[in-house]
Amino acid sequence: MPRSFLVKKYFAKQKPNYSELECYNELSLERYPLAELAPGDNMATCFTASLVWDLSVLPALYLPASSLEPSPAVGPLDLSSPSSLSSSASSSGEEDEGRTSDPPSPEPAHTHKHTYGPRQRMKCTGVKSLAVSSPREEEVEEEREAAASPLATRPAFLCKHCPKEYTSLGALKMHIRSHTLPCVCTTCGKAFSRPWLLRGHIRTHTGERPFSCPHCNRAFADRSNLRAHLQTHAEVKKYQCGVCSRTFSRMSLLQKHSSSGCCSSSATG
DNA sequence: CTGGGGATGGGGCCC
DNA sequence: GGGGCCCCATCCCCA
Repeated sequence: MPRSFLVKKYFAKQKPNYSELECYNELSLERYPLAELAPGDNMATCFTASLVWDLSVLPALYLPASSLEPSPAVGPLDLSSPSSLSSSASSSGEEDEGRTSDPPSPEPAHTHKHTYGPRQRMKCTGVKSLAVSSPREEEVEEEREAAASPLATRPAFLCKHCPKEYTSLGALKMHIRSHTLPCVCTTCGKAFSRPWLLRGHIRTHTGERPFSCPHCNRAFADRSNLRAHLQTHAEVKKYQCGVCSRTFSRMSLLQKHSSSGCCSSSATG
């Protein structure tokens, strides 16, 4: 992921030690090809006219929060982020058509294109606050609300494009951007929800790789990818199989490992 | 098949 | 309240 604007000119001559990456906060946006950033018609516009969200609907959307139930952790291991071990995250892994190379679709996003569709790790389907169509679903909804009682006292701001809901308007607005995709790459037309995503994407065009591995000098355009890469240098990787104790640099590798062999007898998940 | 790189998305925190 | 940035997570593709 591209938080890459942390690009520093000096990266070319000075390898950023990953441990020092935090120091790269001094942005130098001018570093980016302005032509690609399209000062006038892209970034600029996207930040102003992007929110097609109709705030007037908010009052009507004020509903008891029916929380998005957290994915059941299936992690046999002691990972730093156990809550997301859900191997079921791939439940929506097929609908990937909207993921990339989507033409910028000049039309406003409120056309409900849902270009971001593919990776809904966020269990949108679990919330049916807006469309409860059957008695059974009503029951489910009630159960869900009951289960979410701790949150029921908070307001819920619902996205009109999807069933997601938020407890703050700011969070909702941020989410809305994932529908409106206001930031468009002038080079390829790909649209993004946030400017820094766009900047990171632009790196794929410019070839900039400001994040270098201190161990092998390999460079990456994205800090997260560097972080993942650093795992490959670690003797003991971050993700460990609870059955065979084998470690992996990525959770996805561990999941593959678990689902295709080693742990099949005990960790069928 | 496994490991790893590339690219991207979202929520949350901080300023 | 909004934007910037970080961290985490995930999918795709290739060696």
